[in-house]
Amino acid sequence: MAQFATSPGMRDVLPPESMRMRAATGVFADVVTRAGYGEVAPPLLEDIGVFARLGDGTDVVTKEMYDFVDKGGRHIALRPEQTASVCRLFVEHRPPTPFKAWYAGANFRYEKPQRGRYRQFDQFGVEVLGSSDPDLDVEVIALAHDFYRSLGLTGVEIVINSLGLPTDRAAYTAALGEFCRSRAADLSEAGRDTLAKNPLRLLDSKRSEDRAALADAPPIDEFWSVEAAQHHEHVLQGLTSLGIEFTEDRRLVRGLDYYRLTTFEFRSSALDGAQNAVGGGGRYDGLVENLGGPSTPGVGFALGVERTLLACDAENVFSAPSNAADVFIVDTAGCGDALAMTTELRRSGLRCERAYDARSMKAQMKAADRSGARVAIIVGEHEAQTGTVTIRDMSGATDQQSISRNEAVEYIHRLLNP
RNA sequence: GUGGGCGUAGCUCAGGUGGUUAGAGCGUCAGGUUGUGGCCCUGAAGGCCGGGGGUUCAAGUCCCCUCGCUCACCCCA
Repeated sequence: MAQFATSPGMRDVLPPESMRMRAATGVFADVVTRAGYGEVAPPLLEDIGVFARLGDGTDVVTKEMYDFVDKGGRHIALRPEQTASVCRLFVEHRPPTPFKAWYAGANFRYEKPQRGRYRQFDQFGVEVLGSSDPDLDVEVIALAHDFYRSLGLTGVEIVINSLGLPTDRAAYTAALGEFCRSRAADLSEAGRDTLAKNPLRLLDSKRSEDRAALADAPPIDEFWSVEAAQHHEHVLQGLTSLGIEFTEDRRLVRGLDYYRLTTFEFRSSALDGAQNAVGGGGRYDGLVENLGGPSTPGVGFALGVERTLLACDAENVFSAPSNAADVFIVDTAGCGDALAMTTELRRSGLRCERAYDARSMKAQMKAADRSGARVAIIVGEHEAQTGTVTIRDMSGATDQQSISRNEAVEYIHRLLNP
């Protein structure tokens, strides 16, 4: 057993999974770039104050943040998510609005690890700052939808709700709190804690006592203002007009305090268990203002990369891209051709592999087979002496043949790209 | 953070009631084929049996602690 292993909740990513993550990033970048989003890359570390604005009733801020004091005495945190970072970035640089940004990167939360829940995890996300147009709510949901579809996922369902305007949300929270306190005796002990901290969270509790106690809790839509109801209706109609299916869930509240109006979540039906939310987002306000900027509306989402790829596993789609070589150089002559020809072929644009350590021809041929190369170029004593190479079709469909060393690269190109 | 399950070669796993040098398949390496992969055959390397302590003549096996993974709660991506 190794003396050192990854710290809990951290993981190493090796091929082929690493290639798959890179490919997924490429797919996401394509989808959002076509929609006019520009990539932003805020630092992994921010002043802890940036994240304190996410809400002091949330575990993400109160319990799960990795933070430390740096050598200059600044209180620093590893980002638990990127929305706040993008808002800080917006305030600092004041780009023209609407500011449409996308990102891909690591986040950190000190939680008990579980499958699909890591302490360092990657998210893809978009944020749009500076517009309250409900078409943007529809746009970002459609982008996530298109991304999942591009991966080949078919089992991702969209769940949507509205928390109303901040005043609606506050009124509802108060009413819900009152209702829950009247049923406090029926709640679980943990449920009573949740009630004291953040009554809204009780709505999506999975504890059976809490579910029963809340069965006839007042629904949030009774507290929507006219403006909130209209916004919500506009969003639903937009999704419907695009043929995007969704389900409404009045109990979807989501964790972070900054949400208002539209909230949504993406759930994979292929993933069982509690970690089936592969993405989520919504509209938020107050965040930019809280960070010292002007009053600015925002909407966005974040998708969990690891969970999304778990969903791909479950649906058996989006496997890792091939890293098979095009050509493999077998050199038993030790004449330097392995070094020269691999370099030549690579510079010419082909994927070219070779063996090392002067292994036997048999061993090199095995390596050639494993590399997935369609063609092996063999340089042995005979070839080295005659200035030729032997071209072997690894599929065995055609006989191997001898050609001049000087023509080898061009020949291979013609062979592979007829 | 709370509770349940599980930790044996690189991987997937066997190892009744404690009892000699801890096994298999896959993978790796070498050979069978002194210039040729896949299939087949032979062999080899590779194990602080997660770690520590205890019980015992004797512990992979029993007990305690600890670490890790995992599932649920919680949280959320």
